[in-house]
Amino acid sequence: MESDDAGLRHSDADTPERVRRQLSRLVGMTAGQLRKAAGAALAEVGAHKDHFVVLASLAEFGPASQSRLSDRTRVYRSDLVAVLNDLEAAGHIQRAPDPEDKRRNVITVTAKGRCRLGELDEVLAGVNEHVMAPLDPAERDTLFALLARVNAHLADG
Amino acid sequence: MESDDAGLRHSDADTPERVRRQLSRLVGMTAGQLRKAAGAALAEVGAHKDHFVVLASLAEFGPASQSRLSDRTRVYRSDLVAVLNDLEAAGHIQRAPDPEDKRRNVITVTAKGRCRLGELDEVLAGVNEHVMAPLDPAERDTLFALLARVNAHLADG
DNA sequence: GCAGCGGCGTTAGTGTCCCTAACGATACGG
DNA sequence: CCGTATCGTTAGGGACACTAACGCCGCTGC
Repeated sequence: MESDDAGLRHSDADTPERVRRQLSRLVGMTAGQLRKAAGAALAEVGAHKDHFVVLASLAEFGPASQSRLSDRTRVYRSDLVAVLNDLEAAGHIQRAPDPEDKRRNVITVTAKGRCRLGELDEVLAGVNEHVMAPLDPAERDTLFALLARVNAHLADG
Repeated sequence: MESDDAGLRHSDADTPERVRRQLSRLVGMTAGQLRKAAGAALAEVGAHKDHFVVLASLAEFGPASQSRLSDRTRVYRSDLVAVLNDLEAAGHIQRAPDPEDKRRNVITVTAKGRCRLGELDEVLAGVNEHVMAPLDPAERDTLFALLARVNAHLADG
């Protein structure tokens, strides 16, 4: 076994070394696969990533206008409209005009919506479990922590 | 100090916990920022991610047909055409008909192309340095290793 | 009052990736 | 030869991130 650096020899034999060194490549590939996995799992129950994020934000932080929801979820106001249309049609949220400011809508989770959130949460928990299967709990934590640091560092660069 | 798990409390105060737990979210956000950073740096010298990947593959593994190049670089054959058009117009590669099979082209790096590759490599080294600035060498290695394991695991799932 | 600025929800459109479909040309196997 | 498969190429679809503009309303100041 001339395996130098054991676990560090990652992936593809016919990917050039210069390319393999690029963090953006590795993260990008992983992101793509994670997006696919989560997207497919959510699609199976007729949902979308943004549906989950919006429901979670409403459930954890309470009702909000669409604008504030957009800020909290990082779903663009333009895209949020369609998401809320879906959720409203399914009875998961309620869109009511704000009596204090007629420009705004007040978005509220319904009981059905909280139930839906629980469902989506379970689906995604399954995905996470599958995705992080090869990592033990400590490794999962370090992965999160390292990514978070890189992420935070880039967020204010 | 009620700081539980110290370094693990990552990022956004108004992101719901359920969402924060999703690896796909964290990886996705990071991927987006890395893509932006690398894309912008390459754009400043008039290049594209795929230009780099193609040049690197040719330089490391030698000439190839477009089809094999596509396999090696994971750039789709359809998209590869435009990339090779660019590189050929700039004199970085040579597109010659394969005498052994008139369907194929043989793609070869020129000297100018190797020089260009060096330039792009430096640009990206700078990006990597900037991006991974908050991590020490050991942490960078573990980040790569962990991502590679997740990635490899998803690749054959 | 009312005029102007700015935030609200909404519609439409842009650009970039990743990916598929089909086509003419060429190779290859029966 | 005839059918099938592969090559480079063109065109387009679909998801995602993002911008522009519009009509509506609130707010401030004159």
